[in-house]
Amino acid sequence: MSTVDDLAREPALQKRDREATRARLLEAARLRFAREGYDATSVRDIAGDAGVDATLIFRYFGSKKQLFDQATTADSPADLLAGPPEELVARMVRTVVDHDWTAYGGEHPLVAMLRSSAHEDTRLRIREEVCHTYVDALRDLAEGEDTALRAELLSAWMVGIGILRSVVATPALSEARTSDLAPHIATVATALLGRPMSGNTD
Amino acid sequence: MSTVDDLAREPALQKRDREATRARLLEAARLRFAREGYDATSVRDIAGDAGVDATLIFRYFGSKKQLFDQATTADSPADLLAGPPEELVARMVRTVVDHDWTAYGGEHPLVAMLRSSAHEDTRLRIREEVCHTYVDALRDLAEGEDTALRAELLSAWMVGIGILRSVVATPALSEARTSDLAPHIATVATALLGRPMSGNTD
Amino acid sequence: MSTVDDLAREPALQKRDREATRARLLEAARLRFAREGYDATSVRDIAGDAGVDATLIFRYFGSKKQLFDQATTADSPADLLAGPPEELVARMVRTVVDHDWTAYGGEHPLVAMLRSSAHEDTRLRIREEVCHTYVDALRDLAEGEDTALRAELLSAWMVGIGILRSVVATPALSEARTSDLAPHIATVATALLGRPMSGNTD
Amino acid sequence: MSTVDDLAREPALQKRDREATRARLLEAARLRFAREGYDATSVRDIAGDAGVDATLIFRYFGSKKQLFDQATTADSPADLLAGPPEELVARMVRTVVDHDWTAYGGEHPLVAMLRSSAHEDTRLRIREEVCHTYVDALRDLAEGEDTALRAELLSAWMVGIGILRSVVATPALSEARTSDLAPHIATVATALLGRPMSGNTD
DNA sequence: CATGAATGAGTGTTCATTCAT
DNA sequence: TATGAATGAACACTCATTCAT
Repeated sequence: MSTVDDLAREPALQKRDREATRARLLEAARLRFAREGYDATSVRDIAGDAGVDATLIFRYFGSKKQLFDQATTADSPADLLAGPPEELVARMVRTVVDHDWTAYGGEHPLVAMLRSSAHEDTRLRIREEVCHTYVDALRDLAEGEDTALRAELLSAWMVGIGILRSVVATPALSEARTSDLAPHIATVATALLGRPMSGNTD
Repeated sequence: MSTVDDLAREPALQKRDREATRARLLEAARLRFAREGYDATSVRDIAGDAGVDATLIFRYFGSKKQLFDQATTADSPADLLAGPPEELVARMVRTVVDHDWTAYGGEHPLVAMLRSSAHEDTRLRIREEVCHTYVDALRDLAEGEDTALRAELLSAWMVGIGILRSVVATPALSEARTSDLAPHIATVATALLGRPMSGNTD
Repeated sequence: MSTVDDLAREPALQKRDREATRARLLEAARLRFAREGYDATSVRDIAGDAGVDATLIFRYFGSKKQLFDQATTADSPADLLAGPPEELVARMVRTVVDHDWTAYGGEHPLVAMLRSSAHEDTRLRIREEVCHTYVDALRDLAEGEDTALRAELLSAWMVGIGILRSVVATPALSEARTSDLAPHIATVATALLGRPMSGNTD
Repeated sequence: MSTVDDLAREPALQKRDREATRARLLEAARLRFAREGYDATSVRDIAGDAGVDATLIFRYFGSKKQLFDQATTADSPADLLAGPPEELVARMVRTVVDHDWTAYGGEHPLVAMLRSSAHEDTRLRIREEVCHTYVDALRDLAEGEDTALRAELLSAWMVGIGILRSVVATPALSEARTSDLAPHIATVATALLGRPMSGNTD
């Protein structure tokens, strides 16, 4: 039943379709992997959500694992370093509590990836992300001795906040916004970094 | 993975001993579930590690899920409330960084359970454990307003420390012991709870 | 914890216990096999009903199959031949509709066994029972030609009545008693056997 | 059992043909379920007979149970009501004894289903089929009182004939054809329905 | 190129049965 | 002897993935 139309379809349009399908698969994968974790998500689930055939996943991404890797590579976690240094921690917290992560099921991607941390290389990617994006930046800011440890302790706090907000869903933190946390951010960040830090972001 | 040790352990002596078999299954399950999460662990893996037939899991525990529940119910949450109140946070941190959790793959059970948090009722159990053991105890200690939020923020810190230590394995925190953290514990706990807290445990 | 009592227990009493256990197993097996069929019944079900350990089944009967054979060997289907010949069909029908077969789940054993007729030798045992107890007796009574066919047609009727009563559970037949059927028994039996038959049994 | 014939059937031609595969699975299922009953038949048996992979059963039918339901839903109950009313019973008997039921292992589907009557909903389907196809039609024909009971008694006869022919395999009935039974059909049907019935079908 | 039929390894779970104590 | 721990084959069913068309 292939008609002339099919043959005449310009390559540009095909390419656009292909990209659109790829994008929808990525989007569906992001959501599923975030919400249910790697193991509990099947390629058929993802394909179903995207409304396409499951084999396209292998065609476009090679394997479930490769799709996972691409889907969970954050779309760029914003320019945390842009802005006044004394507001860096506040910006990081904002990333966790105020940012719109609906594409990841409402959780910070790092938190969502913890759900798949049974696999060694997911663990590795989390590690790199945490070290690079959080610890390193904070260590550069810290003053005095033990800067590495204190930078990690502050990073731990923010990761913990993300966990309690979404996975554990404790009552007060789930509802809190950056502005509610501002004074405590200022206190803890100042105490751990050894220099005056602000809890607000502008 | 790492089944050799388990298999080699007194193979002849423990035959036809219900309690011993049960215990070995629990032990193997604890380790596997902690390391790889619920979904990535098969009952055959566990039985193999324990050196027994997989059907005994159903005989003794009913189902994989029930085995999981029993294996991840911490054997003893320790008596965190025993001891001076100003050392409570230090005792909690000690639970995370100094306690011997080799039975759970070297991680605090709560952290290990996060790996299985794709399942709603695991999430529920984590929530109850965190709220009951950490948040509630800390809120009773906090002074001033907003005690709930500050108790949760401090709980978040400790959960985050556990995660960075084992899952993310950041260099400084992985090696740290409670004594290394003492001054920072004191500072942050005092700041968040609004009353003087100690970083040491005796 | 074995005491002197155990050692002193007289063999006669042990034997009685053994026989009692055997009897309870047989009883439980009869009911289960009749209600659910051979395949859908597990030896653990039977042992559970009898309140004993499942391994006793193998000890006492050798295998599930042998237990089935013993359990479904009718305890003597009564003396159908005793009584006036013209009431034979009525007595047979009475066996199907009025007899108390609660031990077989309320169904005539033959009907119950049909549920296990997937197995060739069950089919064989049904065949022998039907031919011996029903067809042969009726053929001896029939007059004229074609006695075998007519005896079988009459047997088929009674088997069918049993099926519709219990398996199919059609409304009128399930509630009927021999007395309700008497006139029709007389008519059909007389027609098929070529000699006057009665629908009543005394 | 008897898989050789099936496997040898045009192996090369029907590859990658959804409908053909579906049909072969249905055919194999029909035969297995009829011969051995639901419980004694495994999906691997059926797939093996059909010469395809067992997972296709789930792909095409959803579950073993759904395959069973589809396989045992008679392809066409025939137009029993078409034709002279006085030949209705003869047509019914013809359905049982003369129709080619080789697809169901040589037995009337209803009889074959009795083998799976341990399951409540199979029993339900048998009931509906018997009541709808046989009892209701016969009751409409019966004259006088007690029409329900007499219609059921006649239905019982035909079900019984089917059972004795195939399950019990009594010598005379197994070989009989409708024409052999004609006079007896006429006698019994006339007697039970209270109106003249014929034993022939055209 | 893309659809979807096909696959085989793997899942949790139940089974009848055996064997050690 | 009898209890119950142990077993291994089988079950229905799902998975990621391949390959023919």
